Amino acid sequence: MPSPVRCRMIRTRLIDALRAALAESGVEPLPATIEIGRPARAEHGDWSSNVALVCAKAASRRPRDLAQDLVERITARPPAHVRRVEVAGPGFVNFHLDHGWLHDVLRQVIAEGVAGYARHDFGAGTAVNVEFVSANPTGPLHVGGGRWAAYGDTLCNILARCGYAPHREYYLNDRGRQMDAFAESLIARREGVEPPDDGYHGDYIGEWAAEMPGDADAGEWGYARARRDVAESLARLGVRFDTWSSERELVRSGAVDAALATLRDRDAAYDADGAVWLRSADGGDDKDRVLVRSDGEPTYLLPDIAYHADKLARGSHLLIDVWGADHHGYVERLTAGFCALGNRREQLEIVLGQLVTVMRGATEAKISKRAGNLVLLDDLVDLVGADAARMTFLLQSLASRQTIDLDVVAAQSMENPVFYVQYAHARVCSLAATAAERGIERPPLAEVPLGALDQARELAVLRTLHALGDVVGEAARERAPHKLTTWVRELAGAFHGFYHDCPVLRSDVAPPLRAARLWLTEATRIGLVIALELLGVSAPERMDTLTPDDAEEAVE
RNA sequence: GCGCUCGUAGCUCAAUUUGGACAGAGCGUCUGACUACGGAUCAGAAGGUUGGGGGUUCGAGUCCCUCCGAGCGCGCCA
Repeated sequence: MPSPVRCRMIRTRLIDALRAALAESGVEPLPATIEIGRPARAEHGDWSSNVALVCAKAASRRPRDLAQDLVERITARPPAHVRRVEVAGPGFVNFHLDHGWLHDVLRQVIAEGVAGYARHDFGAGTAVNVEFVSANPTGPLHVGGGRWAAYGDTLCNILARCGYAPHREYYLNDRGRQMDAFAESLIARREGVEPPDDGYHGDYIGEWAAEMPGDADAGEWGYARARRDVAESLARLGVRFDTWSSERELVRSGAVDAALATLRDRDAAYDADGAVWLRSADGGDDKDRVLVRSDGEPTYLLPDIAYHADKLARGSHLLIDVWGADHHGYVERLTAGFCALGNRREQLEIVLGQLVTVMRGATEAKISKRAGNLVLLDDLVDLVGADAARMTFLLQSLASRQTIDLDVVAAQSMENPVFYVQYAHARVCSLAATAAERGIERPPLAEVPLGALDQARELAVLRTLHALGDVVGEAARERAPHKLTTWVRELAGAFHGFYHDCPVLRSDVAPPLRAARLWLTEATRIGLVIALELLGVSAPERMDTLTPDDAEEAVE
């Protein structure tokens, strides 16, 4: 049985009141959705709606007049917690509430807990395959790969919390010229000569060649070595894949031939100039693209089309590919091939992320494994740790270019926002530990007078906690995990402010207020843990005190 | 040249997809705050014609056009 707190959220109540008022005042048709938001400025109330602005034209009313009408009707029968409703600005309807609605939020957070709060079911069990990283298995993972790893893994966490069934997948391009060049480079280094110009020139090639047994098949040995290396680097960042798919295996199993046959059957492929072409121009691409080269070898495109069909065949209903922006020219041709197989365009979503620029001081480090001068994901994790590394990647929207200057990251590692958030969690735990030491117990929530929570700092924490459900939903729908990062920093900030101004366990705090604040602290813990778990960042119970010496060392 | 993406405070970014009220944080700078719970904290100040211009709208950082600047892409490579 749903709790009364849960089933009637404030937003729903206010929207219902607005809808009723609109109907009474004769607005027709009623808008499909009524928007209500939390204004940035306190004098605009706790909640605000622009319905009067939106409906004015259709209703042939002046926005402020319509708003005034709504206000009067709502004032006649105000929903719970509503103290005052007023017209403001060009025709906003602003609701001023008592603090009770925020105390309801606290009760809801506690009732639903880490497992249940800010959870959605709009994913409706949809199996979604998220493919990310998928770097060629020809070397270790560079720093840029970490961005896709942190993004993809966190997106999956968020999707899962919204009722999707995500599947984490890594695609191995384990055949073709890149693999050949990789093998040739290993052999060259083993024999003490320079790899070919179009081969791989990173330092790791020499190191790996030295490890390689003399009788090993360089291609196979190197492939296994690279896979292991990449998997270990990802594991250090807390990322594990459900499936590592192999291009080679797709060829071997006949899936690639089958895809080609289907494309031919559907007249989406044709022969010309000795090659086989995809009618990608029909699917929105600039021109048709080669599927099978005139030497009989498939290009990258054909196995990739087969691969996407395979992902669907394995049970996924939605495919999300996370690609670097340098591949954007490839989007149309893959989409064309995907649709040419008879799939719906909506089933394939390609998220493009701007590339990471890696700097070492003033000089840019190249990201190409072929060029050498490589900065590895491991290097970053060594430098700042997994939590800070992950947080760094999740700080920004994928659409922004990200510059990681290793010198700056190292020098400022103690200022990484991750510590600000983790410290908030450690403080929560510290309060609980101190309370336990002193034998102070939290009375059952139902017996605690939450009305005692009326300080701006306390209410700010509750307002932030209220937003988590919306943030998780938005992060999932917009494929934007960084929104959660932004939110958790806000919650940590609100809590630090509360902690600073509102003593909890101090002897001069009356027991009822102390109890209310302890519950507020517990609700904060729940919010922090939910967000940190989704972000894949640890929530330590205590953090070692930093001394100036530690800070010095960290810079070294 | 064509296409895609981006341009917000000194720096790094959020808000842009779904138009909403006076554009928010952090870092850096300056000034302050604990002998009670952890100062990895808190408060205040300074800092913006949201790259320029035009348009749509009651309302534009957000939508449209144009110009400027940056990155990337335009292979029978992956």
